[in-house]
Amino acid sequence: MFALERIKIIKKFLIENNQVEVSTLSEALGVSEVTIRRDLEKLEEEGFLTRTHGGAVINPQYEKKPSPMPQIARLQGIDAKIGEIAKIEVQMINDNDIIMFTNGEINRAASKLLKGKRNLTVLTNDIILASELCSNPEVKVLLLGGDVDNSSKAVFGRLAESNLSNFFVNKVFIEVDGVNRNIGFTVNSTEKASLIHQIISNSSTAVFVFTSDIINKTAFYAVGAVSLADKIITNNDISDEYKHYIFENEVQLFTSIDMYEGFA
Amino acid sequence: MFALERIKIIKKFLIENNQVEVSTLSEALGVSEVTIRRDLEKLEEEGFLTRTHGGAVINPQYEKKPSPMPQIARLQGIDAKIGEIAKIEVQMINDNDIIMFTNGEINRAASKLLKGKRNLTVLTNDIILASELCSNPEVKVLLLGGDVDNSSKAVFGRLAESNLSNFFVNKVFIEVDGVNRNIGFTVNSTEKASLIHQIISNSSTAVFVFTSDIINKTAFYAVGAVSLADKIITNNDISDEYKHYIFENEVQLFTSIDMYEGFA
DNA sequence: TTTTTATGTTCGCTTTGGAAAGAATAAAAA
DNA sequence: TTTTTATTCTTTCCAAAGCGAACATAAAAA
Repeated sequence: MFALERIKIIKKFLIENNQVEVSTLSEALGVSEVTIRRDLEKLEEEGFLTRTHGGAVINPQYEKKPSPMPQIARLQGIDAKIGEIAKIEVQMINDNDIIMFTNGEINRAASKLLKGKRNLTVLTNDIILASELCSNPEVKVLLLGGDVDNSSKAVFGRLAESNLSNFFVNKVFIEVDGVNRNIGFTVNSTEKASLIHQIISNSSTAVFVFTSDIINKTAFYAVGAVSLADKIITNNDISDEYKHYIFENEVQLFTSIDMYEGFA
Repeated sequence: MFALERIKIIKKFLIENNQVEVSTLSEALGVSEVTIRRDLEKLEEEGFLTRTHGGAVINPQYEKKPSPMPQIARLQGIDAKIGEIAKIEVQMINDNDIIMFTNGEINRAASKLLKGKRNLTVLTNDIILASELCSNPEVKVLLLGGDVDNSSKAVFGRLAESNLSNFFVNKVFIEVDGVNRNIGFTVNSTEKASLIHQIISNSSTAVFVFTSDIINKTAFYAVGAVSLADKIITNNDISDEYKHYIFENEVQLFTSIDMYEGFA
């Protein structure tokens, strides 16, 4: 393997993941750590990354931006991903189910695709979802009470959690804001993290959903390891590395309609 | 996780939230508090933040400017009568009050006129009201949980009533659908009637509100006699007959801003 | 051949982050 | 107010991980 090729790979990896460990690269590329350090040194001089103890972090100007300017295209892209995931959710839902949706865009999308299902009971902490879904006569909508959060238009807090303890659902669809291999799932508020814990203990199947955009992103509050999930739904462009990670944790992964890749 | 990555996240969080606690960071990032303090120390040297006991505050020059709320008055569309009543409601609300709004158009209008009030706590069963009001930073919004009703976009039922029993409010503004001299107040669902009873027993002052349109109308479910109310707000065109009826029941009547006609 | 370039190995040195204990500070009680 | 209590902060010490420098090796270039 030539040095130049190595450097290319390192760059590509950094653009995807924002950070790497020296040890990882050394193993992956089959060269010694010293060599990797020398590569990183070059890339640092070049201004591509900043070295840290144990590895390196990409410099902001090279980071893959979550959203450049072509905003319409981007929105469509996201909508597509969300729609894809939402459809899989709906496939998992049967007539007469008692399910829960946590707050989030994907779940809102899924709740709009429930026409055709019969006699559902849906529990949620998402105000928007509840107010839209209740027009569906085949769905009985239960909204948790609690403190209303402005940014997410959802309820959280002590009351929400105590409300929740009155119910037990077949399936819960939990939407998270970050996944990575160190911490597992993360969300952007402590109240949400807390609510999710309560939810998991009140449902027989926990389905975690997220778009591939948030892979390797770390939101601020830890929810817990990936093994908390019984199933995971995300869109197709998920790296093999992450697939393995999910399989290792014995979680079923669904990435496309009519097909799932899982350990069993 | 690298130190640099941690610092990035801390910065990002501070830009969003202006302040953090050491304990929060420690938990969220999965490192010890000592480590967090050392990170904060670096950031303080750098001039990014100022440390405090228990955490840190971002320095003003890095603060994210609060996005100018483009909330132009939407009052124009609101029915004149409703606006008139809503304004009187707002006059009754003081800083630091803990109040409740039942679901209804008048209360939604009133909740939009709360700018300028400070430190309110608002309890409601109205989903629309809750989701709009929560953007007001001076108001802590608590939404009751329960069964979501499609036509009113509000929650009712067993859960709502049991939630309610956890709270006691200074004033409640109850919007009813009918008033007449035989039955008193009426509403258009049994769940609403039931909820109102529960509410009255959990508040010190019950203010009933309605437009003059519904005088002499009878909705389907009885709430109870006019004497349930401590105060009534309605618009001006109310007959002398009804005024007397209200006075006889020892209820204060408010029909126009800055003036009320009542027995005491 | 010698020289150059790329990579590996070894060995102290440095950085990192955790534990513990005492000091400082805020909050609560008297 | 003063005193007490509970947090939080600082300091010191330590172990583990990671690092750079120097030297070693090997293949390619001159």
